[in-house]
Amino acid sequence: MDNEKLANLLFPQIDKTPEYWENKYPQRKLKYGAEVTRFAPSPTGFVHFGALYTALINKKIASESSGICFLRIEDTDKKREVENGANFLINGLQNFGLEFDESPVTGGDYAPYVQSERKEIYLTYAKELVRKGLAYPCFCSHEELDAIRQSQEQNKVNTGYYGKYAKCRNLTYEEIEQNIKEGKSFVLRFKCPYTAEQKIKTYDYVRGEREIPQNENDAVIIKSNGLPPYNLAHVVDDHLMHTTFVIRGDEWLSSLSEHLQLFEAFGFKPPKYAHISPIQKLENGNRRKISKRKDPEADVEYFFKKGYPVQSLTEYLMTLANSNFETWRLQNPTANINEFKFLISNVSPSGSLFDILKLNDISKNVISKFTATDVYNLCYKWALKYNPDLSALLSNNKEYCIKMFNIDREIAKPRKDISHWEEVLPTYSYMFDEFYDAKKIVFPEQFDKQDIKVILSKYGDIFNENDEQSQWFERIKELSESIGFAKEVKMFKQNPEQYKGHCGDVSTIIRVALTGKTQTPNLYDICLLLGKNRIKQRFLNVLKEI
RNA sequence: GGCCCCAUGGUCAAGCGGUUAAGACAUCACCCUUUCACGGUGGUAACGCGGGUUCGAGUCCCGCUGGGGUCACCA
Repeated sequence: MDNEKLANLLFPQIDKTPEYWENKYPQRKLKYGAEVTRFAPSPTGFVHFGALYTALINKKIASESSGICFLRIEDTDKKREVENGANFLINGLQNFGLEFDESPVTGGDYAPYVQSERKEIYLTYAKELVRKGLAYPCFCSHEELDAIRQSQEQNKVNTGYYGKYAKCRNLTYEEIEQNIKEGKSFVLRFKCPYTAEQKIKTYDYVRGEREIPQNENDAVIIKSNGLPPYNLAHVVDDHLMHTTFVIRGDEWLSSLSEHLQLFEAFGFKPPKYAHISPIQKLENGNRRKISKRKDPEADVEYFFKKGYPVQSLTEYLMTLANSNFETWRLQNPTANINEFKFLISNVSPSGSLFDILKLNDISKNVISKFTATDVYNLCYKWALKYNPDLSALLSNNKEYCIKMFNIDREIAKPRKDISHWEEVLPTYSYMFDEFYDAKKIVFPEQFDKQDIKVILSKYGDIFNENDEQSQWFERIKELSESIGFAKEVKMFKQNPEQYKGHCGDVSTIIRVALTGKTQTPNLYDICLLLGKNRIKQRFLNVLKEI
């Protein structure tokens, strides 16, 4: 068989040679040890939480080594593509604060960064493989392929296109020419030189040294639509874009040898590989990969909608990726996350379960370290998109809200009660008259109505906006004493029968009347923010309802 | 089903042949306290099973079990 002749028969339109592309995309000029990594999602219309996880690791590895991390859109499957999917994806990543050194938006020396725009490149290399006698056209229909598979299943042999089942492998030039003249479409297959009995040694950066069986299938490398499937696209792109380190999900583990064979066939140096396990979820006691169809949290939009700050998500993902991150964070509570030294070898080979409780805890810590102004700005930005009620409150009462967010904040042990912005309105609603309704105030049953009336009618006058907190509380104590409540909790505990209650109970009554809640941040600060007039007004309204 | 990957408390996980088997989240109790939260102290809770190797195994080897992945002209 004249391979040159066959190559021209199959790909007459391709006049470039691999050398052309090699020259166009020369070696990167990076310092020794710099890693080139990439995030290569397909544009399915949303950003997957698990994808974000791998993206984060890729970015971290690149930046840690002063390397490059680029974004490549893998859209060779035209059937699965969603309209505007790429833009959606890029926006989503941007919302997450993930910026890439090179991408379809920013461009770069190795453009295009969208696979469907690299068709000519793939075909050049495909043609080259034909020239080398390492690829051949296959004219089998889906029906024929199905039939082969079925017979293989019946005979309990490995399924696939290999050995004697590879019907088109030994077609003569004349047969091929005849098929093409008849207008039959074909796919290009790799002529696999191995059998599964043969093994290959590889090193995986999260799993260590391994020996895996060779792929034995004549894999499709150019589909009938003229685009390559993942395998050839991966090999050609990561070669030409000079990727040094491929970090991807472990679902690729089983096709690794196929990829390695392709690198070998082209004479390319393969990149280093790390296969990471997916984030999982519990279902009926079993773990499974988090999936778009079943799990709302598979789409990062879920977290944005709830109002988790990007930083919280990043920190959570980082604790999953590198277990020593959490220890580092404990020791360096205020350090920038970029200062953390990430080690790919510390990524666990077993998949971890997604835990929203842990996310919440991390997020509470993150938010507690924000300034009140940061909280205001971030929360407002979120509310603008997801919660009109809150955004109106925030924009109409900016100074007031910042003071409100500052309650119990700039102290040694700041309050940690907000894990995501969705919680802001429910926790602070009473600070706004629009959301405060005297009719809905319910006092705990243990309190006597008469006592409540007395306290509410007196307290409005006792409250003094110029008091320090200690003075403020002293007045509450005095009031307690004057109406038969214990001035000190201890006094009450010693002789409970002598008192109606204690100063804490009086505080509680004030708190409930003012906020509708038995649990709030520091009541003194709340009173101060509300101001004397509003306190009096609220008490007046509550008194009417008792 | 074939092939591959994984396996320490409820969860994330340290551990690299000798440890009282860390730590974090969750949970419980107590302390602090005008409520709640924060914080503090302490508690409950783990090496899937069975064989080896070894003076000694969570750690190494082999089975088994369980879970996951993959077997496409999808990535």
